[in-house]
Amino acid sequence: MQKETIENYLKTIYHLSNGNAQVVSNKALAEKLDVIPATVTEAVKKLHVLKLVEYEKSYGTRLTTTGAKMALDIVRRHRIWETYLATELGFGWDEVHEIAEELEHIKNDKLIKKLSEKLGHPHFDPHGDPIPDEKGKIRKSNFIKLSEAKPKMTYTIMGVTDHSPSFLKYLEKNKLVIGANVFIKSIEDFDGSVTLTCQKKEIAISSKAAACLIISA
Amino acid sequence: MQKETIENYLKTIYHLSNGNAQVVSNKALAEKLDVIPATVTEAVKKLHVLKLVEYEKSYGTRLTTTGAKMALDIVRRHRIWETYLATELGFGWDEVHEIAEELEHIKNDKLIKKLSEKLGHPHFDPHGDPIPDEKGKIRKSNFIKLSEAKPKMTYTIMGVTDHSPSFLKYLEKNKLVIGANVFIKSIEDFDGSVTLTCQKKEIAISSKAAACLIISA
DNA sequence: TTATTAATTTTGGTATACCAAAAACATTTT
DNA sequence: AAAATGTTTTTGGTATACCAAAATTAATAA
Repeated sequence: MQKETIENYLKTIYHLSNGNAQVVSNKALAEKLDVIPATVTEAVKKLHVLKLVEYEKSYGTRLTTTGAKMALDIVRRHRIWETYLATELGFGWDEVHEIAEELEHIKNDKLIKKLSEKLGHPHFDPHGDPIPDEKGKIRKSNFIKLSEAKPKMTYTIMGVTDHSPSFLKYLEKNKLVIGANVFIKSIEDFDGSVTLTCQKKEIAISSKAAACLIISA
Repeated sequence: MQKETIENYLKTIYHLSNGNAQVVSNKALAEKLDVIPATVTEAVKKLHVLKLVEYEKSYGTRLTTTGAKMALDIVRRHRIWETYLATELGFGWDEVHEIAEELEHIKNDKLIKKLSEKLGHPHFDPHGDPIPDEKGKIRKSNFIKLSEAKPKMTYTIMGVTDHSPSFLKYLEKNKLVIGANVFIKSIEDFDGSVTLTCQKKEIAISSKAAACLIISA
């Protein structure tokens, strides 16, 4: 099996399993990887032989310790690169993902070490996602979704759960960037839409968008 | 044909053809790419269909205008990354090639533009090799080999033609780095070895090593 | 519980990039 | 010019990652 193929499967299994809490179905994997389920069946069988996943017929797939370690390393590389592209090279947070998707496959510990060093060993990437450390440890946070916020409170934007360029551009346009402070004016019972002030401007946010914004008290 | 495969063939043809001055034999290509000649025959046929090389049976291969443009772009990406790794991240010039070999395959004009900008649009990489500009133009120099130097003259080291880590480490140990000034004391008629002073220390250099060092008056 | 639907796996097949060995073609040497 | 050597191409074959369609197995609804 090719290095890139393995890495894409492990990474996707990791993401779909919620940090390895659940097993992942072939169908879900197939959708994310843009292949048909039959292809996934073949692949996970091979990953099983490589001892990177636990796999039982018609049950589901989950990462082994080794597999999880590899997945975390890929996630680390991806997020370090995203941070680097945004911080050092001035890319917008809607642009970094696509480039990092390619950069993440370059396995060179010294390279990532130097990048991380230069960035001051960050724990979160430009989207607010946590960056695993060299040992795969993830700094966990007490973040909540904007849709779960309490009215009349002030929060700081910490990240997003939707990484589509259209959403990120929408946020940027409204200055809803990482680190921005928002005051929750009200939350509609009717449709869950949130009205808040950010940089002295009042903005109404749909419940769908609010569910994709991560904030911290 | 896969992107990476195409790029590796074009790059190698470019290097072996001396900037497209000569046609390249299958045997030479096979050796550099570490495949057998039969594989090269198949590949160049496909590259021919893609209009990236001119190819006639049992004659040799040369890049088309399109192919050369692509090759130059790959060389540019490679050398920009090498410079970046050495200058911004502090890698040794013996380490950068291997990493750049992977980074070069990421095609993103904006990325390379930003890197080049940050570096002040350099014309030469850490090995002294010229970096093609966005249009593929190469700044040519009046450099000569150390083995062609005149005695009693002072030169500046501009680059190397051998990129093996062992040679580069040898140079670094003797402070024979890019930009260093050397005074040629003598050149032996007998074996072509060069005696020079660099940073007040006298060093004797074999003819073989001298042929791999590029200098400028 | 049986029927229906959904997910998974099996089977047969494709394209790519490679190789080994044989055949064809070029180039040297004698 | 013929023989020997070297290079290139052809031929037949492998492994990978994929797909389409059929067959199996699991989950859900009637």
